[in-house]
Amino acid sequence: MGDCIAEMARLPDKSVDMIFADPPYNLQLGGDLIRPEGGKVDACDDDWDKFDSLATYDDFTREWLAEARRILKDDGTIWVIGSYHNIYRVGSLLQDADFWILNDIVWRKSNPMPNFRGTRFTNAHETLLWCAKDEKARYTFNYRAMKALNDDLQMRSDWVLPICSGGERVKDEWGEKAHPTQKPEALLYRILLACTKPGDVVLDPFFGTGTTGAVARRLGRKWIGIERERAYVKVATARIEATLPLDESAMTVMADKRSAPRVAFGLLVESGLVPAGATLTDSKRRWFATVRADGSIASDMHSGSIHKVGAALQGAPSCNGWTFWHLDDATGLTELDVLRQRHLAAL
Amino acid sequence: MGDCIAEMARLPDKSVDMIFADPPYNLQLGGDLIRPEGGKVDACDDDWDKFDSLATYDDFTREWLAEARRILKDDGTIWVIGSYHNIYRVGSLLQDADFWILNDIVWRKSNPMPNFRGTRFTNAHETLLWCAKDEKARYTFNYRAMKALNDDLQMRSDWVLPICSGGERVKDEWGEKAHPTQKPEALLYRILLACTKPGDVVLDPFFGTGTTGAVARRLGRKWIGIERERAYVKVATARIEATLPLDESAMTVMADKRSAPRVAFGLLVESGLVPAGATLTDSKRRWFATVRADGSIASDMHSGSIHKVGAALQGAPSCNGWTFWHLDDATGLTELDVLRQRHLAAL
DNA sequence: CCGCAAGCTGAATCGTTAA
DNA sequence: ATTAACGATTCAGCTTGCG
Repeated sequence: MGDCIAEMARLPDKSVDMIFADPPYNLQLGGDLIRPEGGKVDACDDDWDKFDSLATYDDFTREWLAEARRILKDDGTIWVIGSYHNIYRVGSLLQDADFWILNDIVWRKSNPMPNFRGTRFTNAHETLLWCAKDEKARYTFNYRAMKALNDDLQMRSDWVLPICSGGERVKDEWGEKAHPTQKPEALLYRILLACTKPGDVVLDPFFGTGTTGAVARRLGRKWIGIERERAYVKVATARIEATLPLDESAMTVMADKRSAPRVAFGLLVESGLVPAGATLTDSKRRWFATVRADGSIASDMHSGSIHKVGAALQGAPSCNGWTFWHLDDATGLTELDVLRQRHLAAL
Repeated sequence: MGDCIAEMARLPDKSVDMIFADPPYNLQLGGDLIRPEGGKVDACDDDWDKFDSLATYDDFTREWLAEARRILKDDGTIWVIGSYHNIYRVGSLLQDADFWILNDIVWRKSNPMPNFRGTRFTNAHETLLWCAKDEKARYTFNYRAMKALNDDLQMRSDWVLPICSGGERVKDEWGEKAHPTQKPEALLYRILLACTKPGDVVLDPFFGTGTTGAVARRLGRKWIGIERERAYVKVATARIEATLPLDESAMTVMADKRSAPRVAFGLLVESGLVPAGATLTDSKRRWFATVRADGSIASDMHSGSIHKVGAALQGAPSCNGWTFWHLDDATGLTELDVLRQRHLAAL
């Protein structure tokens, strides 16, 4: 327990094999954000995430990165996670400190919080940077393990994982979430499995509820956690003590949740498979509609998605636009569902 | 044709609505990369991608960003695409230049080049930054069009798109790919559809084979392209001339409700669409109110505008009375918003 | 005990106009 | 420059409660 820079300063040079760091993001949130149904978003407004300026944040980052670099073995690697608020500062400062970026990894959240006001794209991912100490370092990368984890295909730089919720979310003594930004164990599982060997020492300078420690213990890695807040240290300690070493059944929980890719009709328009301006009709040419640039369609009376317009024209409560509508061009009628299959095959 | 900084310097202040920039990535490649079957990877080793040091790259980036900022309208936005080699420099310098990041977007490539050596994760994405000139800017974001393009779900920050290949890839006179890093039209299509209006001026300071110009022309946007290499200018010019604009009906996208003309509820009462004395209720018939002659409504406890009374009854901070209240008559429940649409259509 | 509906929640830089 | 009023806006997954 203590300040991460002061505590790292007490560790010897080149003594840890891997560092995983989840530093403050410096979110710079404004006033309250209200949900459409009236509820308030429980924002991360803790003091530990507040910095006076970008310069202050940069100074803090430079300092802890310098200690991290000193402690890290020459062939060790460092992982840092962040969002667009801070990751560009962190990435630049990592490069300035002569770290060598091996990959940037995108954590694509399967269930992110929506953008309630319709003002931006849903902020649906976070970014992780994986770096060696220099270009020539002989770092650990368990290529085969990653390939096995990904159905015998190379593991890519984008990882789809759900956010940490439900039973995995650590609760405090009042039953509330113990920490505003707890990371999912599946994320740490993949990182530790990819970049460490059993018995390696993993350091997490922003330990929080101890996800890194719990997964390290489960995978037979040694760990060091540094955390400033007494409340977090307390829940982390209890959590890790309750963690059992991995058994085979638990491994399946960690695997990717895979499902058939959903195709939006708009993607066919973007890719040119169904050009904007094209005419759609049903199999008996009773109704017609025109495709618009954004993938919505318009008949003389209605506009909206292929499903909504199909339903409205027929006076039906619902309609599967994929099988109802056909592209009407020089080659004749082609069911949209056939074009969708073609699009999926091309991917 | 010319150097991007020199040419931008000739453009007036605050004169373009949007900037899309695909600057050199400063890839810092080592020796040749050989594929498992023996072929050599055709790497991007052009002179224009080489910089002496990170500091040189930063200086170059600072310079063109300063010109870009000067040229951009106050409510305009800038997009920059990059990979892990350069995007952390660019993101940091954007923030240093007081740009305000709205989103970082991940272009997840459906068909990336594998990692032939098995030494890292497959580098399967690139990153785009979307920024306004400052926090308060009132930028263009066609929320409804993006939602339509994504099957009526909010468009997320991770976009799955194939790389540019096949017939879309521009060839030179010898049949070789004309440019090593041509971007797919689908990427520009989504960006221009999301963040510009028809007739807007889009600037691309690193024009290459003119993808931005081709898509801008197709979507009825004006464009300015700056490119240093004569060979690229030549293929870009031919390509754009061969691109046909969409006609206006195809270019139409789902309208944003915010841009629709305001209708006072009282107008519906005046016109008889909602008769004074009528009963309003919510979709679940939990609350009721009576319409008064002046367009105010009254429940047993509260009276005022449709918004105020809706908020008060629910104990919510605010309420959209148009979607909350329904006219309750012989035909059943009709949402006020539907009656508003009917009123607008009748005008 | 099951099935279904309703409710809650997550690292969020989350509005515009006119008086 | 400040304030009030208008009115636009959500996805996936888990939990709780009721029949």
